[in-house]
Amino acid sequence: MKDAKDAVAPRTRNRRGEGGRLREDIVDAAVALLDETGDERTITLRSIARRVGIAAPSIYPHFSDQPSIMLAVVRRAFAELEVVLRAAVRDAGEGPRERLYAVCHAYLDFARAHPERYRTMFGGLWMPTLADTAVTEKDLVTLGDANLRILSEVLTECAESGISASTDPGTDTFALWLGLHGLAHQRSVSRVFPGPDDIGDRMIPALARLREA
Amino acid sequence: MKDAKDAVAPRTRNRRGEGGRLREDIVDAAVALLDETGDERTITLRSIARRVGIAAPSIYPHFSDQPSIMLAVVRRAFAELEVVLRAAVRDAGEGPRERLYAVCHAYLDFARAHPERYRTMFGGLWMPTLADTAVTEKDLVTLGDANLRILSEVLTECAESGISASTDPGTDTFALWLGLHGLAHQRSVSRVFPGPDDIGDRMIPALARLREA
DNA sequence: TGTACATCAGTGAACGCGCGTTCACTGATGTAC
DNA sequence: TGTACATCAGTGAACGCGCGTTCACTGATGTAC
Repeated sequence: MKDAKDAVAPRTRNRRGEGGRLREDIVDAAVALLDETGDERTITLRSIARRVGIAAPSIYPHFSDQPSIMLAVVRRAFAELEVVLRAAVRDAGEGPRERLYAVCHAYLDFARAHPERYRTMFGGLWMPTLADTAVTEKDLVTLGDANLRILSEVLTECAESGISASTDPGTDTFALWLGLHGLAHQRSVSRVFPGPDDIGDRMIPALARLREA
Repeated sequence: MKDAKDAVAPRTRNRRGEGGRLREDIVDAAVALLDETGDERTITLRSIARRVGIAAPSIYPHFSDQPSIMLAVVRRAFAELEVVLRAAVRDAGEGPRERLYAVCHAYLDFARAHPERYRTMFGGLWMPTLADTAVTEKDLVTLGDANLRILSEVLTECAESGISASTDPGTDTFALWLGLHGLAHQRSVSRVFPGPDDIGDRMIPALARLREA
Protein backbone atom coordinates (compact mmCIF):
# COMPACT_ATOMS: atom_id res chain seq x y z
CA MET A 1 0.00 0.00 0.00
CA LYS A 2 2.86 2.33 0.76
CA ASP A 3 4.54 0.94 -2.30
CA ALA A 4 5.67 3.34 -4.97
CA LYS A 5 3.50 1.08 -7.05
CA ASP A 6 0.25 2.82 -6.48
CA ALA A 7 0.56 2.96 -10.23
CA VAL A 8 -2.47 1.57 -11.92
CA ALA A 9 -3.44 0.06 -15.26
CA PRO A 10 -1.44 1.78 -18.01
CA ARG A 11 -4.62 3.58 -19.01
CA THR A 12 -5.76 3.87 -22.55
CA ARG A 13 -5.45 7.38 -23.80
CA ASN A 14 -8.57 9.38 -24.47
CA ARG A 15 -9.89 9.66 -27.98
CA ARG A 16 -9.38 12.84 -29.85
CA GLY A 17 -11.64 15.59 -28.61
CA GLU A 18 -12.18 13.88 -25.30
CA GLY A 19 -8.99 14.98 -23.62
CA GLY A 20 -11.10 16.80 -21.07
CA ARG A 21 -11.95 13.55 -19.43
CA LEU A 22 -8.53 13.41 -17.88
CA ARG A 23 -9.49 16.39 -15.79
CA GLU A 24 -12.14 14.39 -14.00
CA ASP A 25 -9.82 11.44 -13.62
CA ILE A 26 -7.28 13.69 -11.95
CA VAL A 27 -9.81 14.94 -9.42
CA ASP A 28 -11.01 11.38 -8.82
CA ALA A 29 -7.48 10.31 -8.05
CA ALA A 30 -6.89 13.23 -5.72
CA VAL A 31 -10.06 12.45 -3.77
CA ALA A 32 -9.09 8.78 -3.57
CA LEU A 33 -5.65 9.69 -2.23
CA LEU A 34 -7.21 11.96 0.36
CA ASP A 35 -9.69 9.32 1.49
CA GLU A 36 -7.05 6.65 1.77
CA THR A 37 -4.24 8.51 3.45
CA GLY A 38 -6.31 11.09 5.31
CA ASP A 39 -3.53 13.55 4.64
CA GLU A 40 -3.91 16.20 2.01
CA ARG A 41 -0.17 16.60 1.81
CA THR A 42 0.02 13.27 0.01
CA ILE A 43 -1.82 14.82 -2.91
CA THR A 44 1.05 15.77 -5.17
CA LEU A 45 1.21 16.08 -8.92
CA ARG A 46 3.33 12.98 -9.05
CA SER A 47 1.20 10.86 -6.74
CA ILE A 48 -1.86 11.78 -8.75
CA ALA A 49 -0.10 10.97 -12.00
CA ARG A 50 0.96 7.57 -10.68
CA ARG A 51 -2.55 6.86 -9.59
CA VAL A 52 -4.20 7.91 -12.83
CA GLY A 53 -1.59 6.10 -14.86
CA ILE A 54 -0.21 9.09 -16.73
CA ALA A 55 3.02 11.04 -16.78
CA ALA A 56 3.20 13.93 -14.35
CA PRO A 57 3.48 16.68 -16.99
CA SER A 58 0.20 15.55 -18.52
CA ILE A 59 -1.57 17.30 -15.68
CA TYR A 60 -0.53 20.75 -16.79
CA PRO A 61 -2.97 21.15 -19.67
CA HIS A 62 -5.75 20.63 -17.13
CA PHE A 63 -4.54 22.32 -13.97
CA SER A 64 -1.99 25.07 -13.67
CA ASP A 65 -1.29 24.29 -10.06
CA GLN A 66 -1.47 21.81 -7.25
CA PRO A 67 -3.70 24.26 -5.34
CA SER A 68 -6.00 24.37 -8.35
CA ILE A 69 -6.47 20.63 -8.05
CA MET A 70 -7.18 20.99 -4.36
CA LEU A 71 -9.77 23.63 -5.16
CA ALA A 72 -11.47 21.20 -7.52
CA VAL A 73 -11.40 18.51 -4.83
CA VAL A 74 -12.90 20.84 -2.25
CA ARG A 75 -15.52 22.11 -4.71
CA ARG A 76 -16.60 18.59 -5.41
CA ALA A 77 -16.84 17.84 -1.69
CA PHE A 78 -18.99 20.93 -1.13
CA ALA A 79 -21.22 19.91 -4.00
CA GLU A 80 -21.63 16.45 -2.48
CA LEU A 81 -22.50 17.97 0.86
CA GLU A 82 -25.09 20.15 -0.81
CA VAL A 83 -26.71 17.13 -2.43
CA VAL A 84 -26.80 15.37 0.92
CA LEU A 85 -28.35 18.35 2.69
CA ARG A 86 -30.98 18.90 0.03
CA ALA A 87 -31.90 15.24 0.14
CA ALA A 88 -32.22 15.45 3.92
CA VAL A 89 -34.59 18.38 3.69
CA ARG A 90 -36.64 16.67 0.99
CA ASP A 91 -36.91 13.33 2.76
CA ALA A 92 -37.55 14.71 6.24
CA GLY A 93 -40.86 14.48 8.03
CA GLU A 94 -43.63 17.03 7.79
CA GLY A 95 -42.71 19.84 10.16
CA PRO A 96 -40.01 22.51 10.06
CA ARG A 97 -38.57 21.14 13.28
CA GLU A 98 -38.07 17.75 11.61
CA ARG A 99 -36.46 19.38 8.61
CA LEU A 100 -34.12 21.35 10.81
CA TYR A 101 -32.95 18.31 12.69
CA ALA A 102 -32.68 16.34 9.48
CA VAL A 103 -30.42 18.84 7.78
CA CYS A 104 -28.26 19.26 10.89
CA HIS A 105 -27.88 15.52 11.31
CA ALA A 106 -27.09 15.12 7.64
CA TYR A 107 -24.36 17.71 8.04
CA LEU A 108 -22.85 15.94 11.03
CA ASP A 109 -23.15 12.56 9.34
CA PHE A 110 -21.33 13.79 6.28
CA ALA A 111 -18.42 14.93 8.42
CA ARG A 112 -18.39 11.62 10.23
CA ALA A 113 -18.45 9.62 7.03
CA HIS A 114 -15.70 11.66 5.38
CA PRO A 115 -13.53 13.17 8.06
CA GLU A 116 -10.60 13.72 5.68
CA ARG A 117 -12.75 15.58 3.21
CA TYR A 118 -14.35 17.63 5.93
CA ARG A 119 -10.99 18.57 7.37
CA THR A 120 -9.73 19.57 3.97
CA MET A 121 -12.86 21.56 3.14
CA PHE A 122 -12.58 23.69 6.24
CA GLY A 123 -9.04 23.15 7.44
CA GLY A 124 -7.71 25.90 5.28
CA LEU A 125 -4.30 24.37 5.04
CA TRP A 126 -4.32 23.56 1.39
CA MET A 127 -4.94 27.13 0.50
CA PRO A 128 -1.65 28.68 -0.23
CA THR A 129 -0.29 32.15 0.15
CA LEU A 130 -2.55 33.14 -2.75
CA ALA A 131 0.41 34.99 -4.15
CA ASP A 132 1.86 32.27 -6.27
CA THR A 133 -1.16 30.31 -7.43
CA ALA A 134 -4.03 30.53 -9.83
CA VAL A 135 -6.56 30.17 -7.03
CA THR A 136 -8.26 33.45 -6.18
CA GLU A 137 -9.75 34.87 -3.02
CA LYS A 138 -13.22 34.68 -4.45
CA ASP A 139 -12.81 30.99 -5.19
CA LEU A 140 -12.45 30.47 -1.47
CA VAL A 141 -15.07 32.65 0.16
CA THR A 142 -18.03 31.48 -1.89
CA LEU A 143 -17.45 27.80 -1.30
CA GLY A 144 -19.83 27.14 1.57
CA ASP A 145 -22.53 29.60 0.57
CA ALA A 146 -25.02 27.13 -0.84
CA ASN A 147 -24.95 24.96 2.25
CA LEU A 148 -25.37 27.87 4.60
CA ARG A 149 -28.34 28.93 2.52
CA ILE A 150 -30.06 25.59 2.95
CA LEU A 151 -29.64 25.85 6.70
CA SER A 152 -30.94 29.38 6.58
CA GLU A 153 -34.08 28.40 4.70
CA VAL A 154 -34.93 25.73 7.21
CA LEU A 155 -34.26 27.88 10.24
CA THR A 156 -36.24 30.77 8.79
CA GLU A 157 -39.12 28.39 8.32
CA CYS A 158 -38.86 27.44 11.99
CA ALA A 159 -38.87 31.08 13.03
CA GLU A 160 -41.88 31.92 10.89
CA SER A 161 -43.88 29.04 12.23
CA GLY A 162 -43.03 29.96 15.80
CA ILE A 163 -41.06 26.82 16.48
CA SER A 164 -37.95 28.89 16.87
CA ALA A 165 -37.82 32.03 18.96
CA SER A 166 -35.24 33.53 16.66
CA THR A 167 -35.78 37.13 15.68
CA ASP A 168 -32.73 37.23 13.45
CA PRO A 169 -32.59 33.96 11.53
CA GLY A 170 -29.69 35.11 9.38
CA THR A 171 -27.38 35.52 12.33
CA ASP A 172 -28.77 32.56 14.18
CA THR A 173 -28.19 30.39 11.14
CA PHE A 174 -24.59 31.35 11.26
CA ALA A 175 -24.37 30.66 14.97
CA LEU A 176 -26.00 27.29 14.45
CA TRP A 177 -23.60 26.46 11.68
CA LEU A 178 -20.62 27.48 13.81
CA GLY A 179 -21.79 25.09 16.47
CA LEU A 180 -22.27 22.25 14.03
CA HIS A 181 -18.91 23.04 12.53
CA GLY A 182 -17.15 22.98 15.88
CA LEU A 183 -18.55 19.53 16.56
CA ALA A 184 -18.00 18.19 13.07
CA HIS A 185 -14.49 19.52 12.92
CA GLN A 186 -13.43 18.24 16.28
CA ARG A 187 -14.76 14.81 15.42
CA SER A 188 -12.99 14.77 12.09
CA VAL A 189 -9.71 15.75 13.67
CA SER A 190 -9.38 13.53 16.70
CA ARG A 191 -9.89 9.82 16.78
CA VAL A 192 -11.01 9.85 20.40
CA PHE A 193 -13.91 12.14 21.03
CA PRO A 194 -14.87 12.86 24.61
CA GLY A 195 -18.46 13.80 25.24
CA PRO A 196 -21.68 11.96 24.51
CA ASP A 197 -22.69 10.79 21.08
CA ASP A 198 -25.81 12.90 20.99
CA ILE A 199 -24.18 16.16 21.95
CA GLY A 200 -25.34 17.55 18.65
CA ASP A 201 -28.92 17.21 19.83
CA ARG A 202 -28.11 19.43 22.75
CA MET A 203 -26.47 22.11 20.67
CA ILE A 204 -29.00 22.27 17.84
CA PRO A 205 -32.07 23.36 19.81
CA ALA A 206 -30.03 25.78 21.91
CA LEU A 207 -28.46 27.54 18.95
CA ALA A 208 -31.61 27.43 16.84
CA ARG A 209 -33.56 28.87 19.79
CA LEU A 210 -36.17 26.16 19.50
CA ARG A 211 -39.06 26.32 21.92
CA GLU A 212 -39.98 23.28 23.93
CA ALA A 213 -41.75 20.72 21.80
CA MET B 1 11.81 37.76 3.95
CA LYS B 2 11.52 34.82 1.62
CA ASP B 3 15.29 34.84 1.36
CA ALA B 4 17.18 31.71 2.22
CA LYS B 5 18.89 34.11 4.57
CA ASP B 6 16.56 33.73 7.47
CA ALA B 7 19.82 32.69 8.99
CA VAL B 8 20.59 34.65 12.08
CA ALA B 9 23.58 35.67 14.20
CA PRO B 10 26.11 32.81 14.17
CA ARG B 11 25.09 32.07 17.76
CA THR B 12 27.57 31.43 20.50
CA ARG B 13 27.50 27.88 21.59
CA ASN B 14 26.13 27.00 25.00
CA ARG B 15 28.51 26.45 27.84
CA ARG B 16 29.18 22.98 29.00
CA GLY B 17 26.26 21.54 30.91
CA GLU B 18 23.84 24.02 29.43
CA GLY B 19 23.27 22.27 26.16
CA GLY B 20 19.63 21.88 27.12
CA ARG B 21 19.03 25.51 26.33
CA LEU B 22 19.12 24.73 22.66
CA ARG B 23 15.91 22.82 23.13
CA GLU B 24 14.04 25.96 24.09
CA ASP B 25 15.68 27.90 21.28
CA ILE B 26 14.46 25.31 18.82
CA VAL B 27 10.87 25.61 20.01
CA ASP B 28 11.16 29.42 19.98
CA ALA B 29 12.27 29.30 16.38
CA ALA B 30 9.49 26.94 15.39
CA VAL B 31 6.87 29.20 16.97
CA ALA B 32 8.38 32.23 15.26
CA LEU B 33 8.26 30.48 11.90
CA LEU B 34 4.65 29.53 12.46
CA ASP B 35 3.66 33.05 13.46
CA GLU B 36 5.40 34.60 10.51
CA THR B 37 4.41 32.29 7.72
CA GLY B 38 1.11 31.08 9.13
CA ASP B 39 1.89 27.71 7.61
CA GLU B 40 3.04 24.86 9.78
CA ARG B 41 4.54 23.13 6.77
CA THR B 42 7.32 25.70 6.76
CA ILE B 43 8.53 24.31 10.08
CA THR B 44 11.24 21.93 8.93
CA LEU B 45 14.37 20.78 10.66
CA ARG B 46 16.40 22.82 8.24
CA SER B 47 14.36 26.01 8.50
CA ILE B 48 14.55 25.81 12.27
CA ALA B 49 18.28 25.22 12.14
CA ARG B 50 18.79 28.22 9.87
CA ARG B 51 16.72 30.35 12.19
CA VAL B 52 18.47 29.28 15.37
CA GLY B 53 21.85 29.56 13.73
CA ILE B 54 22.91 25.95 14.09
CA ALA B 55 23.54 23.02 11.81
CA ALA B 56 20.52 20.85 11.13
CA PRO B 57 21.89 17.68 12.74
CA SER B 58 22.32 19.55 16.02
CA ILE B 59 18.59 19.21 16.54
CA TYR B 60 18.73 15.44 16.93
CA PRO B 61 20.08 15.32 20.48
CA HIS B 62 17.00 17.32 21.51
CA PHE B 63 14.19 16.04 19.32
CA SER B 64 13.97 12.72 17.62
CA ASP B 65 11.45 13.94 15.10
CA GLN B 66 9.87 16.87 13.37
CA PRO B 67 6.50 15.86 14.89
CA SER B 68 8.12 15.91 18.32
CA ILE B 69 9.01 19.54 17.76
CA MET B 70 5.47 20.27 16.67
CA LEU B 71 4.20 18.61 19.81
CA ALA B 72 6.41 20.91 21.86
CA VAL B 73 5.09 23.91 19.93
CA VAL B 74 1.50 22.88 20.47
CA ARG B 75 2.10 22.13 24.14
CA ARG B 76 3.52 25.57 24.66
CA ALA B 77 0.55 27.14 22.90
CA PHE B 78 -1.87 25.21 25.11
CA ALA B 79 0.04 26.33 28.18
CA GLU B 80 -0.17 29.94 27.04
CA LEU B 81 -3.89 29.59 26.50
CA GLU B 82 -4.26 28.18 29.97
CA VAL B 83 -2.45 31.14 31.48
CA VAL B 84 -4.70 33.50 29.55
CA LEU B 85 -7.88 31.73 30.66
CA ARG B 86 -6.84 31.59 34.30
CA ALA B 87 -6.01 35.27 34.23
CA ALA B 88 -9.41 36.02 32.72
CA VAL B 89 -11.19 34.13 35.48
CA ARG B 90 -9.09 35.83 38.13
CA ASP B 91 -9.51 39.36 36.80
CA ALA B 92 -13.20 39.10 35.94
CA GLY B 93 -15.92 40.89 37.84
CA GLU B 94 -17.72 39.49 40.85
CA GLY B 95 -20.36 37.11 39.55
CA PRO B 96 -20.19 33.70 37.88
CA ARG B 97 -21.85 35.14 34.80
CA GLU B 98 -19.06 37.68 34.46
CA ARG B 99 -16.46 34.98 34.92
CA LEU B 100 -18.10 32.81 32.30
CA TYR B 101 -18.15 35.57 29.72
CA ALA B 102 -14.63 36.57 30.62
CA VAL B 103 -13.20 33.13 30.07
CA CYS B 104 -15.13 32.65 26.82
CA HIS B 105 -14.00 35.99 25.49
CA ALA B 106 -10.44 35.28 26.50
CA TYR B 107 -10.63 32.05 24.55
CA LEU B 108 -11.95 33.78 21.45
CA ASP B 109 -9.43 36.58 21.79
CA PHE B 110 -6.57 34.15 21.98
CA ALA B 111 -7.65 32.55 18.73
CA ARG B 112 -8.00 35.93 17.12
CA ALA B 113 -4.59 37.09 18.28
CA HIS B 114 -2.83 33.90 17.20
CA PRO B 115 -4.78 32.33 14.37
CA GLU B 116 -1.82 30.27 13.15
CA ARG B 117 -1.23 28.82 16.58
CA TYR B 118 -4.89 28.11 17.06
CA ARG B 119 -5.12 26.37 13.72
CA THR B 120 -2.10 24.28 14.51
CA MET B 121 -3.33 23.39 17.99
CA PHE B 122 -6.61 22.04 16.70
CA GLY B 123 -6.04 21.53 13.02
CA GLY B 124 -4.66 18.09 13.53
CA LEU B 125 -2.59 18.20 10.42
CA TRP B 126 0.82 18.18 12.02
CA MET B 127 0.06 14.94 13.74
CA PRO B 128 1.43 12.20 11.62
CA THR B 129 0.40 8.65 11.02
CA LEU B 130 1.60 7.94 14.56
CA ALA B 131 3.30 4.90 13.12
CA ASP B 132 6.66 6.42 12.33
CA THR B 133 7.13 9.00 15.03
CA ALA B 134 7.98 9.29 18.68
CA VAL B 135 4.73 11.13 19.40
CA THR B 136 2.17 8.93 21.13
CA GLU B 137 -1.59 8.84 21.20
CA LYS B 138 -1.66 9.94 24.79
CA ASP B 139 0.42 12.98 24.00
CA LEU B 140 -2.41 14.14 21.80
CA VAL B 141 -5.59 13.45 23.71
CA THR B 142 -4.59 15.12 26.96
CA LEU B 143 -3.57 18.39 25.36
CA GLY B 144 -6.70 20.45 25.88
CA ASP B 145 -7.78 18.97 29.18
CA ALA B 146 -6.69 21.80 31.44
CA ASN B 147 -8.53 24.40 29.41
CA LEU B 148 -11.70 22.41 29.27
CA ARG B 149 -11.49 22.06 33.03
CA ILE B 150 -11.35 25.80 33.55
CA LEU B 151 -14.44 26.23 31.43
CA SER B 152 -16.11 23.46 33.36
CA GLU B 153 -15.40 25.06 36.72
CA VAL B 154 -16.90 28.34 35.65
CA LEU B 155 -19.99 26.80 34.09
CA THR B 156 -20.56 24.57 37.09
CA GLU B 157 -20.45 27.64 39.25
CA CYS B 158 -23.12 29.21 37.04
CA ALA B 159 -25.30 26.15 37.34
CA GLU B 160 -24.95 25.99 41.09
CA SER B 161 -25.86 29.62 41.53
CA GLY B 162 -28.88 29.24 39.29
CA ILE B 163 -27.57 31.57 36.61
CA SER B 164 -27.42 28.65 34.23
CA ALA B 165 -30.26 26.21 33.80
CA SER B 166 -27.83 23.41 33.04
CA THR B 167 -28.49 20.13 34.74
CA ASP B 168 -25.44 18.48 33.24
CA PRO B 169 -22.59 20.97 33.37
CA GLY B 170 -20.06 18.42 32.19
CA THR B 171 -21.79 17.86 28.89
CA ASP B 172 -22.85 21.45 28.54
CA THR B 173 -19.26 22.56 29.06
CA PHE B 174 -18.29 20.42 26.16
CA ALA B 175 -21.11 21.79 24.01
CA LEU B 176 -20.12 25.31 24.92
CA TRP B 177 -16.53 24.61 24.05
CA LEU B 178 -17.53 23.08 20.72
CA GLY B 179 -19.40 26.26 19.90
CA LEU B 180 -16.50 28.47 20.88
CA HIS B 181 -14.19 26.24 18.92
CA GLY B 182 -16.33 26.41 15.80
CA LEU B 183 -16.23 30.17 15.92
CA ALA B 184 -12.57 30.44 16.84
CA HIS B 185 -11.53 27.93 14.23
CA GLN B 186 -13.52 29.46 11.42
CA ARG B 187 -12.09 32.88 12.23
CA SER B 188 -8.56 31.57 12.32
CA VAL B 189 -8.97 29.84 8.99
CA SER B 190 -10.62 32.40 6.77
CA ARG B 191 -9.59 35.99 6.37
CA VAL B 192 -13.10 37.14 5.56
CA PHE B 193 -15.60 36.23 8.23
CA PRO B 194 -19.26 36.68 7.47
CA GLY B 195 -21.54 37.24 10.40
CA PRO B 196 -21.53 39.90 13.10
CA ASP B 197 -18.59 40.58 15.33
CA ASP B 198 -20.49 39.76 18.50
CA ILE B 199 -21.81 36.42 17.34
CA GLY B 200 -19.96 34.84 20.23
CA ASP B 201 -22.24 36.69 22.62
CA ARG B 202 -25.21 35.01 20.99
CA MET B 203 -23.74 31.55 21.19
CA ILE B 204 -22.40 31.69 24.73
CA PRO B 205 -25.68 32.22 26.64
CA ALA B 206 -27.49 29.75 24.40
CA LEU B 207 -24.99 26.95 24.88
CA ALA B 208 -24.40 27.71 28.55
CA ARG B 209 -28.19 27.75 29.09
CA LEU B 210 -28.00 31.08 30.85
CA ARG B 211 -31.24 32.48 32.15
CA GLU B 212 -32.23 36.04 31.31
CA ALA B 213 -30.17 38.50 33.28
C1' DT C 1 49.54 25.72 40.20
C1' DG C 2 49.95 22.96 35.89
C1' DT C 3 48.60 19.64 32.68
C1' DA C 4 46.35 15.57 30.56
C1' DC C 5 42.10 14.06 29.24
C1' DA C 6 37.20 12.88 28.94
C1' DT C 7 33.15 14.93 27.75
C1' DC C 8 30.08 18.09 25.92
C1' DA C 9 28.01 20.88 22.23
C1' DG C 10 27.95 21.04 18.44
C1' DT C 11 29.83 21.00 12.78
C1' DG C 12 30.22 19.96 7.69
C1' DA C 13 29.95 17.10 4.00
C1' DA C 14 27.39 13.84 1.90
C1' DC C 15 23.54 10.53 0.71
C1' DG C 16 19.16 9.50 -1.50
C1' DC C 17 14.43 10.97 -2.06
C1' DG C 18 10.29 12.99 -3.99
C1' DC C 19 8.94 17.03 -5.56
C1' DG C 20 7.45 20.78 -9.34
C1' DT C 21 8.55 22.11 -13.70
C1' DT C 22 10.87 22.50 -18.55
C1' DC C 23 11.53 20.80 -22.92
C1' DA C 24 11.58 18.54 -27.15
C1' DC C 25 9.24 14.66 -28.70
C1' DT C 26 5.72 10.94 -30.54
C1' DG C 27 2.17 8.47 -32.28
C1' DA C 28 -2.65 7.95 -33.02
C1' DT C 29 -6.75 10.11 -35.30
C1' DG C 30 -9.81 12.85 -37.45
C1' DT C 31 -10.29 15.96 -41.65
C1' DA C 32 -9.60 18.12 -46.23
C1' DC C 33 -8.89 17.26 -50.68
C1' DT D 1 -11.97 5.53 -51.87
C1' DG D 2 -7.17 6.98 -50.82
C1' DT D 3 -3.80 9.83 -48.87
C1' DA D 4 -1.44 13.87 -46.84
C1' DC D 5 -1.42 16.47 -42.91
C1' DA D 6 -2.64 19.20 -38.82
C1' DT D 7 -3.92 18.52 -34.35
C1' DC D 8 -4.67 16.35 -30.19
C1' DA D 9 -3.33 13.69 -26.08
C1' DG D 10 -0.19 12.72 -24.17
C1' DT D 11 5.37 10.88 -23.04
C1' DG D 12 10.22 10.60 -21.16
C1' DA D 13 14.26 12.47 -19.76
C1' DA D 14 16.20 15.91 -17.27
C1' DC D 15 16.85 20.03 -14.17
C1' DG D 16 17.39 22.04 -9.59
C1' DC D 17 15.51 22.27 -4.95
C1' DG D 18 14.80 21.46 -0.09
C1' DC D 19 14.19 17.93 2.70
C1' DG D 20 15.50 14.22 6.57
C1' DT D 21 19.17 11.67 8.02
C1' DT D 22 24.07 9.45 8.45
C1' DC D 23 28.64 9.84 9.64
C1' DA D 24 33.06 10.97 11.12
C1' DC D 25 34.79 15.00 13.02
C1' DT D 26 36.31 19.26 16.07
C1' DG D 27 37.28 22.37 19.40
C1' DA D 28 36.23 24.39 23.75
C1' DT D 29 35.80 23.38 28.77
C1' DG D 30 35.46 21.50 33.00
C1' DT D 31 37.74 17.93 36.05
C1' DA D 32 41.17 14.68 38.13
C1' DC D 33 45.54 14.22 39.49
